[in-house]
Amino acid sequence: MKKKVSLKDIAKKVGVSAATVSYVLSKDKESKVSVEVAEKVKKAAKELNYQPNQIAKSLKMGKTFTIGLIVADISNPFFSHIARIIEDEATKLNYTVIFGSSDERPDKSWDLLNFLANRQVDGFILAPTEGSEHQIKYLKEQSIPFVLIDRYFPDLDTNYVVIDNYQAAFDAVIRLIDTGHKRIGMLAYLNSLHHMGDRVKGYEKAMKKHKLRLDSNWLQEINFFDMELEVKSAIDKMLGGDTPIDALFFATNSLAIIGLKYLNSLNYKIPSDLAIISFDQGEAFDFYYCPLTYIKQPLDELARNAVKILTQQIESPAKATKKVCLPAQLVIRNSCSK
Amino acid sequence: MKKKVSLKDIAKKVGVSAATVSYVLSKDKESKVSVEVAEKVKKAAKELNYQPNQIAKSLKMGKTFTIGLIVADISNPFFSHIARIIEDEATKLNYTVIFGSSDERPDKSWDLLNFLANRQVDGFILAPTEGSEHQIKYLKEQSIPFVLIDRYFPDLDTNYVVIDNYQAAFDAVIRLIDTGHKRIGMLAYLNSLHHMGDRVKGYEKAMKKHKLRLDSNWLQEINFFDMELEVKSAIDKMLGGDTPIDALFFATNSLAIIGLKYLNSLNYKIPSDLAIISFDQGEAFDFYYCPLTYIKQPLDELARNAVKILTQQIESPAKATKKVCLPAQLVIRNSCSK
DNA sequence: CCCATATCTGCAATCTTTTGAGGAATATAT
DNA sequence: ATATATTCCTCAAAAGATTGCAGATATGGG
Repeated sequence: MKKKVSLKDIAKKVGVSAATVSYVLSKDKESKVSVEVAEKVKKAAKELNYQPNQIAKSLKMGKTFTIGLIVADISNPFFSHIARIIEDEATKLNYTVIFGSSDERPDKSWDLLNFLANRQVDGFILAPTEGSEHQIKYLKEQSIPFVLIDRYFPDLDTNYVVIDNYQAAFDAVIRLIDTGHKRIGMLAYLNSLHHMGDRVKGYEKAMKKHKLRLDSNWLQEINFFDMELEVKSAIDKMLGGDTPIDALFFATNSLAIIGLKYLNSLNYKIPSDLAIISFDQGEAFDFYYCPLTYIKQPLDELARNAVKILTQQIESPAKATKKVCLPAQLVIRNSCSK
Repeated sequence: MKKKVSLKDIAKKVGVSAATVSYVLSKDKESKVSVEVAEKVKKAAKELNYQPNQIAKSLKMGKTFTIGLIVADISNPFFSHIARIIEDEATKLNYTVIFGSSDERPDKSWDLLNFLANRQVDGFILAPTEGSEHQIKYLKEQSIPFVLIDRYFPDLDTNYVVIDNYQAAFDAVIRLIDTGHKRIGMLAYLNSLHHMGDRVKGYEKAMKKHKLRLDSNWLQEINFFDMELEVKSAIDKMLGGDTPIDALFFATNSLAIIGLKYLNSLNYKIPSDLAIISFDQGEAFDFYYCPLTYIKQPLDELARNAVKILTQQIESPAKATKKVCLPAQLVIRNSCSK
């Protein structure tokens, strides 16, 4: 790789010290240097196509202008959409984004955290995995700025930006009830993350409010790491037995995609045989023969808030944590109707 | 942010010099230090939870173990899938990935290039935009290692990993012809990028081979920056007139998604009214009421090759450029049948 | 003519890590 | 006892940019 030009090269060319060049090039200090010298320096910098070495600057300043982004999987549209908005917001503020995918595994998440921390990222935006509370505590202890997105730990006092999962799920199930369904199933993940718990609670609350019986087979919780198989057997359970469901609420887009493919293979017709609502948007949902009613998360606002809170935190370490809970929107289409 | 522990802190604690600590912690030099001291250092390092400052290391070594990834849009599933594989491969080799989205605009691409170059990335993996040849030349001049993916410039001698777009398009159109279609339209982007040109050539060649007339309305080239509107009017042209098409070949997934939504709104039935084949895979295509026949690109191999070539280039600057062209696969489903 | 003041520029330390050169102490050979 | 080799560790420079402080020059007033 060709050697890059440094301050020294400019200094040599103009015949001043590297310090002077630095003063000139860090604009606001212009008063310290005579106009003539400043001009010469700027000219030389342009001629040599000087590009400051950010690594050196970072080392000296103790700041890298880099954000570490840790999500479950960057190839999941939900996260890649978020990543894109974070990128745009970060760029506006002169930050770059380094990313990593945890695959919902706390060990990977921990490795990533350390890997990126060693690279001196200024802060993190992360969607924490189940069982990563100690990692979050560690960040707090180290006073490394961070913002949680999508999920959070209610017992931990941290910055976070999430959506109101309870209300969103509640609204969705109410919609299913309002369209005349009574035996409503829900497919969720089997984990202790609070956002998932809220979605389940919203479902249960809506059922209870309308005094609908809740069959034990109707709420099926799936192991994330064996999704394909478990979704199928869960759906079998919901549809079998004495009280088969007449509506199904999917807690995530991944569950919906696998589930709907399976329902297709069973020749179930949506919405006549089964009404459907799912969390999360996606091209796939638009394309389904029966466009899905879904819960649209405000991804833009979520990501924008996260970047704002993080960069503020980085630039002026605040005392109080910021907790943002955004409303989601139920987009009504054909998959649940009277 | 709490001050991190440095070599000096360990040195002070153990009572040796920072240099010694460095020797101990860079394993392979263990022979230079006595076992007792080495043990003490390691113990202290563990106790203090020492994490080496990669920024300082990078500055000294002139190497950051960072790859800059520039794609059109990280939220496009095509690129986010690639990003994920690149991430995994890079992690195995101890590299991190910084990414940026160019939105197909050369000015943004140029900004990103400089931004990341100043951060001393060791090399780039990029999907170049139209009109960015000078940027590629610049990278060559600067001897900054890089690999082009998805697209390349035939006039420039560079590393690249692409697929055989000509053959893929040819195969797709032949399939449409074999299933009894004669008036085949193609929707492509209007740009000078070679990969798009190849797709069009594959289409034309297949038509010519079967001596099919090519109506001037059948090949429609769309301005990327006004996709929504132009796709609609292009489809109108293809379907109107004396010789409406009976099959349509989409050159990218974005075109297909917009196009199919429009066709739905016109109440065209696939495949009876119109047979369809599209480039690129996607959940959406699986979900379409008539599962689409599509050209499956070998994204894994593409990304893996790119990382391998790039890191080899970084670690031992080679003379010869590496050019990889991978075959794509036509996945046949219901959207084109006899 | 000298000192005070203002204006400009350079020195040197600093951030953390790496590494060649060399010093000090011990062990082996003559 | 001296010369040589070996072992173990430290010194100091280097990477590139930043910045407080000091030094240099010039201007003006007394």
